[in-house]
Amino acid sequence: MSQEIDFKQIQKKWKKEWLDKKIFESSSDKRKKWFSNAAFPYVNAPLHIGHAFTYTRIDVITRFKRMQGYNAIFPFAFHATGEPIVGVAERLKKGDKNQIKILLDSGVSEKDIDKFKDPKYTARFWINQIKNDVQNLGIAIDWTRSFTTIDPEFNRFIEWQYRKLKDKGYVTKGTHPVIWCPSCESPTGDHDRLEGVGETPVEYIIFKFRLPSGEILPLATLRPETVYGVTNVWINPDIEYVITDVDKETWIMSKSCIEKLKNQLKSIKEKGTIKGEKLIGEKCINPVLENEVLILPARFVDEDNATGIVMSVPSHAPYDWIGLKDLFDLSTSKPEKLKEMNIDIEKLKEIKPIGLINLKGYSEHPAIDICNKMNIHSQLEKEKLDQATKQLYKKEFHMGILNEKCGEYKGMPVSEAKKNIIADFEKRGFISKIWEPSGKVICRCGTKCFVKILEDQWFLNFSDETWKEKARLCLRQMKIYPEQARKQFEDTIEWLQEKACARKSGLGTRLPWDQDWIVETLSDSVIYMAFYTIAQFMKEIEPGELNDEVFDYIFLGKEPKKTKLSKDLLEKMKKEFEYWYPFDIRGSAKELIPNHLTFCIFHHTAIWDDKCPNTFTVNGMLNIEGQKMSKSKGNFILLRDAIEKYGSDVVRIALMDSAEGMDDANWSEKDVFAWKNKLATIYRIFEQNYNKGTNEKTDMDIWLESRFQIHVKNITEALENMKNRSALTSFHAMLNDFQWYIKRTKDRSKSTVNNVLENMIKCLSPFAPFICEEIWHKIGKKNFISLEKWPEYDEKLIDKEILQQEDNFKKIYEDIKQVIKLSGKNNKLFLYVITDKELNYLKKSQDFFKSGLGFKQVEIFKSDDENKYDPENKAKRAKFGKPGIYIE
RNA sequence: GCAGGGGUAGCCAAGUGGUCAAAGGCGCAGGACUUAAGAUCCUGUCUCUUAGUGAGUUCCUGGGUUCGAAUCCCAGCCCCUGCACCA
Repeated sequence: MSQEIDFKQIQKKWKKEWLDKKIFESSSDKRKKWFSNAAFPYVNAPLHIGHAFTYTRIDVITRFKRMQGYNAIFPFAFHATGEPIVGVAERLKKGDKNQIKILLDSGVSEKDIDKFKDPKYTARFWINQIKNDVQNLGIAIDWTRSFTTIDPEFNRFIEWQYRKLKDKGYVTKGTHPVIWCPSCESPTGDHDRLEGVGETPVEYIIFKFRLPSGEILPLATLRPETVYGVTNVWINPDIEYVITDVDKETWIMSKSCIEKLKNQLKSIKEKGTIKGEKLIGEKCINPVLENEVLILPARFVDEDNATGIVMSVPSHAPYDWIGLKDLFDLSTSKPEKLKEMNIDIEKLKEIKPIGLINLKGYSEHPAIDICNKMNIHSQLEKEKLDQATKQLYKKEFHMGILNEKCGEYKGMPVSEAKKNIIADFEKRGFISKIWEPSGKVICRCGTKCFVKILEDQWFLNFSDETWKEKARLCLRQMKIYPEQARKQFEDTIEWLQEKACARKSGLGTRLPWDQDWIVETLSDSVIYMAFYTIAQFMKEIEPGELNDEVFDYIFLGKEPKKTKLSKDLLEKMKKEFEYWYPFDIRGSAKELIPNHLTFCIFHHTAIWDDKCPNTFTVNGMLNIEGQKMSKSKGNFILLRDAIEKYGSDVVRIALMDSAEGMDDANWSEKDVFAWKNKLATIYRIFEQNYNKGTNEKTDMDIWLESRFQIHVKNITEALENMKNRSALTSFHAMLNDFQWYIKRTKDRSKSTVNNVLENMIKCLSPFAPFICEEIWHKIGKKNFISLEKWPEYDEKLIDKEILQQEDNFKKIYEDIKQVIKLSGKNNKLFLYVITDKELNYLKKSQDFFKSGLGFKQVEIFKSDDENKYDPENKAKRAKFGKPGIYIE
C-alpha cells in the first residue's frame, strides 16, 4: 500500500505548471471554439464553496470541450459596482465595530482595516484573494481576459451599451412608486427592512366627496366599485385633521397624509386644522351619485392609513356594518350622546345598507351575513373583523357580480368592473390616488416607511412588446440545462416590466446622457461577456480612446470615422469578438433566472441581431450537511478553508457528485472523505497495474474494452448535458468493471490495461485535474492531460456476445453464491448449461470458481444431456432455458 | 398572494405504463485483512418464506383511467426557490 498521497504538493505543482506554460490562455484560431463563462463574483468577501460549485461545473464542461478538440476559454472577471463596497467604507468611517469584526473574521489584519475606507482598495483586496482561490481550485481560466466593472475601459463599454439601448428606445424615463425611508432618503428594499418584508406599494383610490362649504373630503378605498353603496362617511372624532390646499383644491385629511402626498407629486399648502368631532353630523356629497350622506364617527378609522377618512359601505364591509350597528344601538340606548355629537337621529335611522354585489351563497348584504356568522358584535373585535374583511373582499373580488344599483357596470364581475370604474371616474374628475405600503414597513434604521413616487427615473422598458418578442425568440433557440428551468425563463419574460436601471449612489458607470445617475448593478452586468473577447487588449489602449465608434466597429461591424486606434488593433479586436461570440455556455445558481439571466437574454437581443447566447445552465443551492449555509448558523464554509482541509480535487469532485440539475446540493463531510479515499484508490490502481501484464488478449480483455466503450459513451453524453453527477456515476461503474476484471483474470494484456487506464484517467481529469495530471506524468507521459484528446466512443470495439456471456456468467456466479449461503456447502459444483458457447465460456472459468469460491471439484455439462442428471438429487430442479446449479 | 420546481425505502437519489421490491451511493449490521482505520475487500439491509424461489405490503394522501400505475388523469396536503430598484 502506498503512503498517504500529498494532495497539497500535487496541487501546488500543477497550478504553477499550468500558469507558467499558459496552457489555458487562447486566441482565435482555425479550430472550432468553445466560450464558457459563469456569473462573476461580487468582490466584497472571500468565495465560499457555493461559488466553487457553480465555477467547477463550468470548469468541468470547459476542460471536457478542450479535450474534445475545441479552442476553449473560460474567462473570469470581478463585479465591484453597486452599494456594498461603498457601504463597507462608510461603516468603517463611522467606526462600525461589526464591520471591523467582519473584516477581521475574513482574514484581514488589524493594521490594514483603515485601508478599507477606500472602496477601490476593498475591491482590489478581494480580487486578489478570489483570484488566488479560483486558481487553487484548479479552474482553468484565461486570466489575460480579466477585468473589473469599475475599470474605466469597462465604463466606456457600458456607456456604449446604454446609448445603444436608448437609441433603440428601450430606455425610458418614468415615475414610479417605491417604499421610501424618509430618514435614509432612499428606497427601502426587502433586504433593508426590519419589518414588512414582501410589502409593496398599493394604490388607494380617493373619492372626492364635497362639503357644502366647498372643501373636499378625500375618502380612501381599495374598492372603488363600492362607491355606489356608500351610506355615510367615517371620521375619527379624536383626530386633528388638517385643511390643506392640494394642487388646486382644498382637502381635509389626517396630518400624516401631508408628508405622503408631498412625496407623491402633489403640491401641498397647509392652511389650518380641524378636530374630527367638529365634522361629525355634517353632510357631504357623493360625486358619483350626487346624493347627500352623513358624516359619522368611528374610532376604527386609522389616522396613519391613507387620508384618515373613509367611506362606509355596510353591505360589503364588516367594519362599516359593525360601526353603523353600534350607532343604531346608541340611538335607542343613549340618544342624548348622539345629540351631543350633533347627529340627526332621524337621519341616522333612515340609513339602510345598500347591497351592490351579488355573491353566491350570501344575501344582499354579505358583510352582515359574515358578521353574524362569525359572531362579531363590536368594533373592538379587531382580529375577527380583519379576518372577515379579508375573506369577504377576496370572495367578492373573484366571484362577485355588480347589480343594477351600479348603473352602467351592472352585470360586470367585480374584478373587471374595478379597472373600468377607475379609468372612467378618473376622466370625470371624481377621484384622485394615493399610494400606501401593502403593510407596515420599518426601515433597518427604525423609521416607518411610506410610498414615494420617484420622478424622472430611468427604466429599461421590458414591457416593450417587440423587445419581449425578440427575447422569446432567442430563448426558443437556446439550450437550457436543465430543461426544467425553461418554463421559468418563459414566465419571467412575460411578467417582466419596466425595471429601474439607474441609482443615485454606489460605484458604477454614470448614465452618459444624465450624469446624476449611475447604472444599476444588475443592469451593467448583462453583456459583459462580450467584453471578455477584447479585454486582453485593454492594456494597449487609453480609456479615452474607447468611443462609441470603436465599439460600433468591434461589436457591430460599422466602419469608424475617427479614432486614434490603429487599424491593426481594431481589426484584431473585431476578429476576436467575431470568433468567440456569442458565448457557448453561461452558468449560475438558479436564483438568477428571474433577473440576471433573463436580462442577459433581453440585452443581447437589443444590441445584436444574431448573437443570442447559446446555452444557460443553472444549479441549485448548496446546503451544508442538509442545512442552508449561513454565517449565523456557523456552517459557512469558505472555499480556501475547504481547499486547505481536503484538497482541491476532493472539493471539486465532492461538489460535482453532490447534485445535478436544479436539485439542491449537499456538502457532507463523510461523502467528501469517501472521495478522498476513492482518489487514493485510483492512484494505487495505477501503481499496481499500469504497464503490467503480457501482450495476449483473452475474452476478459475484450470484455473490459467493450464495457469501457459503453462507459465512455455514457460519461460523454452526461457531460454534454451538464450532468456531472451522472458522469461520475458512470465513472464509478468504469472503476468497478476494472476491479472485476482484475479479480477475474490472472493473465492480463498490458495493452488493454494501459489503454483502459489511460482513458479512465482522461475521463476523470475534468473533475480532478491535479491528481490526474500527476498520475499522467507518473506513468511517463510528457504532455499535459489537460490538453489530451478525450476518449472517443467506438461502437466497433464492443463485442456484444462477450458482454452477454459475461453478464450471464455474473448471474450464475451470483446464484452460486446464493446457494452456497443457503446450503452451507461448497465442496462440489455441478453446472448444467444450454449451449456449447456457454459450456466453453464457463469451462474457461473453472479455476475462478475454485479459487474464488473454494470449490474442490467443478463440473460443467450441457443440460440437455440427460445422463448427467442424477434423478435422486436436487439438480433435477434445474430448469431448461436457464442454467442449472447443483452444489454438494 | 402570484409564479416556477419538487415529494421514491433510515438518508441522498435513479426510475415516466408491464422486464419494478424499485439502479447507485451513504448510513447501519455481520464477516475477512490489519498493531491500527475516515483504509480495502466480501455479505446482508420492507415482511414472511426459500438451495439460486415464492407470496404479501410499498414509491406524499384520496379518488379515477387501464388486463396492468412509482410512472397517466383529477382533487387535496406538504416542502423548496423567486417576486424588482437588491447583489
